[in-house]
Amino acid sequence: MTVATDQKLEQAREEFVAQWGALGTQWGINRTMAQIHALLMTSPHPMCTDEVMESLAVSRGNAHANLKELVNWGLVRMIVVKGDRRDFYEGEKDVWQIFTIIARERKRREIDPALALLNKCAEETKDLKGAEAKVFHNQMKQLEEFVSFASKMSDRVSSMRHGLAIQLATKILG
Amino acid sequence: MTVATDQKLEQAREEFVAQWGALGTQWGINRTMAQIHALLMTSPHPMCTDEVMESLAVSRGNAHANLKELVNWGLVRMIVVKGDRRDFYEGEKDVWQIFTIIARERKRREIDPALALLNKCAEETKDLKGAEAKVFHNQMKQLEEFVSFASKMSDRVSSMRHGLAIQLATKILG
DNA sequence: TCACATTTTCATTATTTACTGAAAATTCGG
DNA sequence: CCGAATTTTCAGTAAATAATGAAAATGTGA
Repeated sequence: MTVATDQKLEQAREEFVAQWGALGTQWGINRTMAQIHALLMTSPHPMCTDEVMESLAVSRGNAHANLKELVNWGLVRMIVVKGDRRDFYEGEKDVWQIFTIIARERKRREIDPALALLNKCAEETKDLKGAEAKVFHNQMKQLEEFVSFASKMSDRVSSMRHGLAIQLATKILG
Repeated sequence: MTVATDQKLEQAREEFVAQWGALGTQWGINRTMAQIHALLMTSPHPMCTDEVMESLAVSRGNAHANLKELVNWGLVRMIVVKGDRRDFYEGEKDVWQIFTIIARERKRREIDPALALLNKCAEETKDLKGAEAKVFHNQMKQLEEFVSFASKMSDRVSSMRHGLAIQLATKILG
């Protein structure tokens, strides 16, 4: 029975890892990074580089680069096991933490640069006189206002505690 | 003066189009599609394929494919000008519309498949007995719950009228 | 300081994704 | 129907991105 359970669990976990990797692609993060994330998020123990490599059948360089990136994001922590020279890695398991980390990163990469561009374009055209220029400037302002709004929302929600966010969401959905 | 204004406007618009294209890359949509979107979103008139091709210096096939995709998304409408056999294209200009369209598409591509996966993995492990299986199943449930939440929120916000959304947002930010 | 274990880098290769341009299909006035 | 204008497709190519694997660098205990 334990053997059967172990097998089914391993199977489910493998599917999760594989598919989460495929999803990562849609999210603009590469397959290996998403797979490692899935692996560590569902690992009962911290893993070393070789375990990750074997588990996913990827090269050392690939495993290394993506572990590093995940640590950068804050989705994975490096763990030192005393008496062992290898680095171990442990995935963040708290769902709200995972969400806020990803939200922050996406904001940084997707919202902030857009806002900068819209600011610039609105600024450059604010004194122009023609009718077309007015229309263009107005469009930039509208976009800017909206994106700035989104930016603030994102910050606000990301900095909430889990419980508060749930409360808020309940209000919206209710 | 009008000439100077026209030049500055054209310059600002060109920058916007180019940079919006670069941003599109981060958003997971290809450069050309994002550029056409920017172009049409700021065009005072509907444009035909050849105008788009010339404006962005891309091939007919490329312009065609991406215009089609934008029409699919609903970010661009096809316009028939009588007495002219060419198809013209007009970009959606309303910022809230643009947002809801993009939000819906992202939900479809990013949230829905994740939810399906999490459902499946939670289901497959719900009767397993071992301690590790319990932990895994619990993790899937937490993720599922969260993503399902996000999904409902997305639906709810996307289906709001602009005014209502602003009201809500004001409450959150205030 | 040396030998060994481990991490890190990076030039090369593979894979994926986007684009081109020309040919085929379609549409429409005459 | 015919022929010109336009749209659509798609095989081939180019560009961008990701992964490999081996070599170099780093760290460590003896």
